[in-house]
Amino acid sequence: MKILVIEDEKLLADSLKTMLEAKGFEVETAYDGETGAEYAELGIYDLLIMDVMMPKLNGYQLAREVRAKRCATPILMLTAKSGLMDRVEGLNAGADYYLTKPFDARELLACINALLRRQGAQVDVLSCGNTDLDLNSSTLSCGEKSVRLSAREFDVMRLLMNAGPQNLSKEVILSRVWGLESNAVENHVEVYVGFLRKKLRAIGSNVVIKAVRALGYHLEVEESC
Amino acid sequence: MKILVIEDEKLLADSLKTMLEAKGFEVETAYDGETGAEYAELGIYDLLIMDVMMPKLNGYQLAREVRAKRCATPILMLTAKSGLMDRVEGLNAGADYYLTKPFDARELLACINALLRRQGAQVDVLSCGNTDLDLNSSTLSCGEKSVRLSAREFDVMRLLMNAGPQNLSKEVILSRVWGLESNAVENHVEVYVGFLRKKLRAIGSNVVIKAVRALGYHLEVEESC
DNA sequence: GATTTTTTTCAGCTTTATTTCAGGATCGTG
DNA sequence: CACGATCCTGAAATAAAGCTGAAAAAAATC
Repeated sequence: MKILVIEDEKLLADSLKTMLEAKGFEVETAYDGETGAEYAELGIYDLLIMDVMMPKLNGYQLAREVRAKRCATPILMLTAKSGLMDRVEGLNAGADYYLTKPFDARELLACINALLRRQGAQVDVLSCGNTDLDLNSSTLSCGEKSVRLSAREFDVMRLLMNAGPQNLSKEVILSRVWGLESNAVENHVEVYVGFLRKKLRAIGSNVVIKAVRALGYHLEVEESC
Repeated sequence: MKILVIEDEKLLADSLKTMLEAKGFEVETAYDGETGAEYAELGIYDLLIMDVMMPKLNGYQLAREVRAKRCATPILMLTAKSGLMDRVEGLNAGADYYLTKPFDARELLACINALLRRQGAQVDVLSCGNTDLDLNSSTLSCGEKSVRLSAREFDVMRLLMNAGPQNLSKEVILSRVWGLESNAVENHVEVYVGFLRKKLRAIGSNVVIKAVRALGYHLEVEESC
């Protein structure tokens, strides 16, 4: 679970980071709106937490900017502005939740969970066709048969299952599974798709990983003919 | 857009219904938690709006019940309880947003829109005549029939669709699809127009790519005579 | 510290997309 | 109508994208 915190008060940003990391999230920070927009638009985060009042680009502008770029990452707005119209403006700008400072850590976590749950992140089984992916045990199963996935295999499979029929480019898969910094190359994705295909076949799944040239991969349920 | 309002104060429930219907939503109401659960679990709603304090089954229980039944409809909790732990409990029970009474109609609408926005996996399509170009899957479709476009084909088709009846010179197409630096020649455009024409014909489209000597290409919808 | 599993690397192969090219068709003008 | 310019098209050549098996390297496990 990757979270991007966009907040100009370094102290708050860093304490948020620490707190969230303690809860098992992967957290990156941006200290102004412009940098935040740049990162956010990569589309590799599961959640954006942003302040409203920031230099260069404020939270409302930032949210609009991000949405205009067709990036659908959930946005949690975090701010001292508590007026009614501020909340309305935040939500209309594209935010998914509006939390006013000072807030309690438990409340923030509850919000985060609510937003991520909606992503399909909090469930413990993902399904597609006749096949289930158990998120706790990293096991792919189909009827009686099942097979364990390695960490990387699991990450890739989960992404694909969450995306459903929508294409995921190798680039996106790379950044979300191997991270931005890594020097992994596209062939890694190809190799892992190969691993997954083999395992899907092995358990008799009717799910196939379709490659769409130049666009990426997506899952498809094969009709038995 | 169907919304289910679960609220025991009839007056409030009905005024909500009226207000939402005025905004174009389809609204049904349930006046207690049990009935609400029964309706909600049908899974036919796009949004549940529920009060916390209700007879028979309160909002928290109701939310848990609904989620336990693997019903993922977004939940907006609406309540007079404004304590921190109430909000946390609501969110943890499965709610997606927690709004405290009294609330403003504009804020409620902003919340509703934020929640519904998240629902719709918006597919972007460009249309012309009886034919659609799906921007996500690079697919050209006409009724039942559809065909995938390669990357270049897609770029050219999108340009043409965006331009509509306006002519695009080969020069412009070249520079926008192949880039200024490239050493592509005008015949490339001609070849790709050829590819696209073949595919348009193959799916029975009534869209034709018209060449205007010396000026370029544009789309036209053919009337069946 | 040896064994097993996972991850990375790589080269060759298949498939699909793109480019090139030559010759035919069409258009508009003188 | 005849001519040059423009446009169209099928086939061949080239390039790019994707797949795979095998081996090396790294991590995890015992």
